[in-house]
Amino acid sequence: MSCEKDTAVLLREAGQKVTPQRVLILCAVRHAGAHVTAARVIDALHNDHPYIDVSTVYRTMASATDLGLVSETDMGGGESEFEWIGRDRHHHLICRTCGDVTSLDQAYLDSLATVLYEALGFQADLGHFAIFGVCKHCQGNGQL
Amino acid sequence: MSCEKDTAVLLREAGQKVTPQRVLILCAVRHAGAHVTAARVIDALHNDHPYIDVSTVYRTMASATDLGLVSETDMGGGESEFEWIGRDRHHHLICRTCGDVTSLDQAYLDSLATVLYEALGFQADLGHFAIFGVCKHCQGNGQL
DNA sequence: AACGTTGTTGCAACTGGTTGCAATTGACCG
DNA sequence: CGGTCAATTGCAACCAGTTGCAACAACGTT
Repeated sequence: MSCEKDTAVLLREAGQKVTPQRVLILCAVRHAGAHVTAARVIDALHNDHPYIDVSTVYRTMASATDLGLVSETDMGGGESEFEWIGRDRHHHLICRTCGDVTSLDQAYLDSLATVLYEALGFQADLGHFAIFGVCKHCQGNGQL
Repeated sequence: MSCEKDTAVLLREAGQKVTPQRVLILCAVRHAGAHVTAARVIDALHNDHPYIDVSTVYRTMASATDLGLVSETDMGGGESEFEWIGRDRHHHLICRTCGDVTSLDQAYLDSLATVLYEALGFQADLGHFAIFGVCKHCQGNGQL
């Protein structure tokens, strides 16, 4: 759990108060190493810290998202999915047919961001997209 | 209200049952000529048709979205915004600072779709995006 | 025109997520 | 180390949206 100190530093640098709840929540997301829902985070912390409220989780996620520490994505499953943002910013391709989720490198969207900036002066914040469609495999199967 | 017949035809062609509720709801969206929330649709219909349920609106929107008649966008305001899709498919650039919403032509995303298809074989369904960022004007103001 | 099938509606209960508020706690300062 | 103040927490009420279900209505058939 060496990330706790590290996370505390990140919070402090961002001018946020370092509370145990925040550190715990963010560490949980960080350790998960994949998408987690708010409910999953609460479950994970429930053993040791029974009374962390859902609202705290959501508020922590919101501020962490603003800071660029965490991404929030609607994967189409009713619940928001949170993910720790490491060095590799990425996006997701979600197949409507088989439900498969593939990572998509940030580079693919960089060109879009460049075009938007050059043509319109709009500085797009392409944080974390979920792009729906049909994957290669499922196209072959002729399903829709 | 000539669109009612037209809407009915669209539904029938898509193999959907033509119910008064659907026609009313879709015509309301179509006439709005801009984004509308589910609540707005209900309000608009409430005078003449007091007991159209929210769930019906959402279900109608969901199927219409699948058919490509309507787009659903989360503009970041808590409520989903629905919009009739005419000939001109478009997206939205939303400024985080001033809240201004600009239309973005589909063409800008076509190239992304092309790249995704050629590189990964993924047939992206870039239905209707809301892209957040900072607009030209607000960048000049140095705000964030 | 009446019938049966099948999809749709309205309702009510529920879920995920947000918000207002009083109590608490972390950060800063002397 | 103790006091002050603003930010944060937990709670409870609330809001948007979804779902299960029984009643119902649209469409194809006869």
